[in-house]
Amino acid sequence: MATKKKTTIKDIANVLGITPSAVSKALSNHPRISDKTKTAVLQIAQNLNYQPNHLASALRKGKSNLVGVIIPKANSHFFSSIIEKIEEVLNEKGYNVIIAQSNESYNKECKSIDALLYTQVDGIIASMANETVKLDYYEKIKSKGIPLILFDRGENDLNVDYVGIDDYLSSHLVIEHLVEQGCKRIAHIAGFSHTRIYKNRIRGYRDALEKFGLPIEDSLIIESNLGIEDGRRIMQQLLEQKNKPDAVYAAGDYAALGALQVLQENHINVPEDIALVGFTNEPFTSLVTPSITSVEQHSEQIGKVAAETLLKRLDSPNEKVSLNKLILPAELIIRSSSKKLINNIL
Amino acid sequence: MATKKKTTIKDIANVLGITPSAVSKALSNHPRISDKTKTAVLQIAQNLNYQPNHLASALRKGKSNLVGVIIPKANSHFFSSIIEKIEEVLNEKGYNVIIAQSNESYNKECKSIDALLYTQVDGIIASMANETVKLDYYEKIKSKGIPLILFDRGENDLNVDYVGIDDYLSSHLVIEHLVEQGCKRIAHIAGFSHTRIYKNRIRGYRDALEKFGLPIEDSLIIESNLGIEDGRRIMQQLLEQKNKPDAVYAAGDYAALGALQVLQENHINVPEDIALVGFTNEPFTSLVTPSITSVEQHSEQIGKVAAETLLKRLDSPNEKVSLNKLILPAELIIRSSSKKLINNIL
DNA sequence: TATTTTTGTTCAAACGTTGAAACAAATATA
DNA sequence: TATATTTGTTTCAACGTTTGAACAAAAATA
Repeated sequence: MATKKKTTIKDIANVLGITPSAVSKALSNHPRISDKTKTAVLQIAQNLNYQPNHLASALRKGKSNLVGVIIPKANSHFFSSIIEKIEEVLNEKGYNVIIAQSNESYNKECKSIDALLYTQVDGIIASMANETVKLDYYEKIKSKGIPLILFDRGENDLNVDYVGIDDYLSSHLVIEHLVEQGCKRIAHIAGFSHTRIYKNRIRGYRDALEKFGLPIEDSLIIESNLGIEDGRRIMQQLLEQKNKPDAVYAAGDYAALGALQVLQENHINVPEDIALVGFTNEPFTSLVTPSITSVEQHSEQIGKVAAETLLKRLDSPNEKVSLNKLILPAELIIRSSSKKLINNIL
Repeated sequence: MATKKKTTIKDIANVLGITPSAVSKALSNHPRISDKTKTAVLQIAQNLNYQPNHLASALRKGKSNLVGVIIPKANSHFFSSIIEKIEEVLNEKGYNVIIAQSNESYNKECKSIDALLYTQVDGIIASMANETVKLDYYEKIKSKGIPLILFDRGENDLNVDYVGIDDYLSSHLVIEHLVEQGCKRIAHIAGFSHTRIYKNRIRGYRDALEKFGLPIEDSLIIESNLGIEDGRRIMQQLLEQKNKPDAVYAAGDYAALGALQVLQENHINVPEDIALVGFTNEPFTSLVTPSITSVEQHSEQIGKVAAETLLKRLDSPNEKVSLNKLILPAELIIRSSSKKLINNIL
């Protein structure tokens, strides 16, 4: 009972009086091995409760069949469903997934990368921490020749495959919808513009306003980290302006929620007085009252494409496939917080 | 640029004109190696950008320094913060963490266990899927002599270490609080009683009612999977009863949220007409209006203790330490949904 | 100075699996 | 019947690291 010796390929070989090599080949269904031997090996393997030693085969084959996934925070529907999908696609192909959380910290992200490299992962799929500006550790991955796929939060300069949504177009969808509702003064609670995705949302917001002939006022665009507190603070700020907005487009759902709280505390009707739109379609947006209109990023789709792109790279490591920048369409989910009655009557 | 050969211990040895074995010993700070050699090795290792091959050392040492963590769903604050803490504690000791999601499915759980065993993890920390009744795969882990720690959702019969909160006592805290608010007819939206933790919450609820001399009515205890839809359905059911409850204690926050929605739709004042308490203290409980009273399970604490318990098992694998059933205290976080004004006036 | 101990290193085998090459036996082709 | 091909297996080295044993040289003890 004390020290259970694990059964190895050698044990099976001994039982059958054949060579370990023959057993190995039988297990991997090598064409040159007779069916008789194969079934015998399988039988004994089962009897002895044989489990292949991944470490040994990985070492020998120079391939671990492990893929690392780095995310800022598992604690969000967006990321957890992406992971779920990545796992699904990769497991299918015999890969196992190691998940590492950066907790939005550059330091933790570097540590995670080192840990994954140490574990000899065959590839890495990552979404960068908000904090990350230096790309040295990502360069390190590249320099080791390990395939790297970025999603959602990715830097252009890195020159690696990227999967994300069309943030620019998403802003257009939002503004178009708000304009249809009759809104004329649309504020934007923005993310920090040093991050590409937030920069694109801002750009989309500005261009869409211009397209619809609405004025662009800098006082209506305020950057933040998009947390709930930021949403509250900025909404208060907006309400203090002499010329209040009649709609607020937040680049994140938590910021939108904070804004909603402030609006309700001030007895401002949503959407009648001020319409509200968020971004990411976190589950709570449909749970609060009024439910919040938001942008669905089709996370499963992002996860699927990211995983498939990685598989492609793993299958043909030397092939000089041109870089993939995969930009998926997002979808506006219209809910109570922006659906004015006027619209229902029409 | 094409195929970067990784530097091995052998390369370092060649440069210095010594043996790979000496290099290995130098790197692991073996006492018999001279300081001169050690610094030289470290220097060259750095120059050549040497990264130890985890696979090889794991194979040789029979230890992977990998720990598997199985959770039902990363998409919840409770589990994601537990993981964060587990990672923190284990990384400290040189372990890396592989996370697997069961998505509450028994099948996926089995697959995850196989994947982890295949990867040769040194230990496993797990919280079981709701669906899981058969324990064969967990027995498999035990039979391989791999340390197993369960947390939150664990079965008693398995005879392994367990970390969780005192569900029985938690129900007492809830009922005590509601009684203090003057509630006399307290309903319980329960989890399925085949799961130990929900059974204990039900038991605690009954015993507490008895303790305070309140009647126990079976029509007020309804089991469910605690999703938001279940919360809605059951709340509706409760409202249809001739003798309505004046408080509802849900064994999960999502069920509580569903209940809250129905109460608001029926213009029933919370907490004045019916007080409401949830369980798990998901972040949204403080975000909705009114904010929902809930039970905080101190997830970081659970994660910390689970990780530390595993470390103990890993350090002394043969030691026949008695089983640890660690039951941590929970805390009632009182919010608007149950704080009647009467209390504030006093 | 002779002997023991310590110090620093090398040797060789091992961890479990794999795959190219070698080989013998069986079968097919000439 | 002689030769070529196919089939099923074994041999052997390798993947990169670790470790106990062996060994020589240096230092300490007698």
